[in-house]
Amino acid sequence: MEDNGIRVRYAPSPTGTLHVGGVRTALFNWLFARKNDGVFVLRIEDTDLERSTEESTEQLKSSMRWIHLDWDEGPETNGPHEPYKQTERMPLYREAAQKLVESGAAYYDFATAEELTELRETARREGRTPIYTGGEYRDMDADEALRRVQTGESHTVRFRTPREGSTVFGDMIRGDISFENENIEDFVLMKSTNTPTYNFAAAVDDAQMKISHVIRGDDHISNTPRQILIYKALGYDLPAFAHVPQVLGPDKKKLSKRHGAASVEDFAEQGILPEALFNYLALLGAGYAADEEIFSPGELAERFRIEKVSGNPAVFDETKLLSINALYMRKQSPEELAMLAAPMLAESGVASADELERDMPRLTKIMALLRERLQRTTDIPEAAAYFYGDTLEYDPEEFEKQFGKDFVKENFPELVERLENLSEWNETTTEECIRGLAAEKEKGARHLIHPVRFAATGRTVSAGLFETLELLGRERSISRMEDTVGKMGA
RNA sequence: GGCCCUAUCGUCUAGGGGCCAAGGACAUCGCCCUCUCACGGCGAAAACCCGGGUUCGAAUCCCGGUAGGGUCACCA
Repeated sequence: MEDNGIRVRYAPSPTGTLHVGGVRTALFNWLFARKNDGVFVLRIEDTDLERSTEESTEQLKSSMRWIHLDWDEGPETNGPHEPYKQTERMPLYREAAQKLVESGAAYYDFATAEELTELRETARREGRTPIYTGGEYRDMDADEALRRVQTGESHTVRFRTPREGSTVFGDMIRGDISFENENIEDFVLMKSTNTPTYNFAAAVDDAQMKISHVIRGDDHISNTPRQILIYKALGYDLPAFAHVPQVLGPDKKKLSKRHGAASVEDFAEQGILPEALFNYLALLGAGYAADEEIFSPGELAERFRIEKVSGNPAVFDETKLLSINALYMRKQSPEELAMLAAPMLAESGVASADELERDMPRLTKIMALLRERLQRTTDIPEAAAYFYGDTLEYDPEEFEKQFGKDFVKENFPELVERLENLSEWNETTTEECIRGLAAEKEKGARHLIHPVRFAATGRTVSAGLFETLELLGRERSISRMEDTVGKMGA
């Protein structure tokens, strides 16, 4: 890959499944990288030893792959800035912290957790915003601080935030954002466990991995000035920033499991195709022209412009996702759908694995017929059920509705007989036969079509009747119709 | 509460001073096609948060209010 200096990253912490908000952020990074021939880095932020798990890391990676978000550098693919897991980069953070203490940009703080809580509560009681500025430690003699550290006294490393001035940065989708330094406390860089805090690790990694554009969720806006302060103190050039808005549920609250599906895995389970989720998420707030909506990842990348991303939070609309999913279902080839369907049909007991394997061409034709009517992959077993098995269950009430009419009672048995004697069984011959009889009796064909559908499929809705009959086959169709004739007599 | 972000149809959005009596998509409601469903076609209803400015002219620029969201940890 040619190096043009454009490098972005998605840096999740492996503390759960990949959330839609997260995928969308990853997606924007990916689109930006692809659009600009840049490098997309995946970095695992597992400094929270309590909550990070190996299992989550694996899940994260498989979810990313499922939705076609391939990373150029990161776990497994590796790259020039390995390792890509923060727990394996500890020496780097310690070294950076050391540097900052030596240069005076940071200092050792010996305040205990209890003291800090106390300070915060006092401030709150007095109506002040709790901003910790180091107390006695900020200006403690450096040699003495070092001595106390060497005796093993518990301490953190804090950033010596300037008390005046402001920290400003240009956000690619929001313009300039500025924070008064007096509102930023002396935040912790290294915890007493000698491990870095998020802000410190992220800034150090972004700088060292030469990330040129930091594209992330807007819940990180308030972290940005701190990271900028760290960048500057360490002597690095600043990256560009873009903060993308959150994804909200229908109630305008941050999307979560409460809203049903929230993780990539949930959507996969609910029959959403990865291409559809990808497409929908990319459209959500990305500011693409509104006249078209179905794009491949490549097309999406081609048209992606980070400045066009909307700054306001987007409500996740499951209905629209479904409609896009239905569009993608129709775009799948019957062969692809058949491959997808076979295991589902076997698992749901609609057909035996044996039978399916023996007759994939038939399954393919079935899928071609059903394709337009499917919204999710999970609709397949239910939709295809009547193409398999021999006898059907008929809803008594509906049965009465279909076969209770005199015309049907009088003519249906004859129709079955004629169908049975057809020299050839296909879409055309069955149609001619059924319409022919209706015409003879001077009745609309629908008076026969509906009962036949009900008899052959057990339902009142199906794909076109004649193509359905052809695919059902003569034997299965006739035997089901004869069943109903028998039931009519009873 | 402090700080920060955001504000066009129900939802996602187009719009970046006159081309907007605001366009598209999904959803909704009609009609057409038709063997049912789906697809498709046609049509309807539906929005610039409020108040001040700036300007000959504002959905578009500025300010204030309001509302929603984010964030205030030795979590990320």
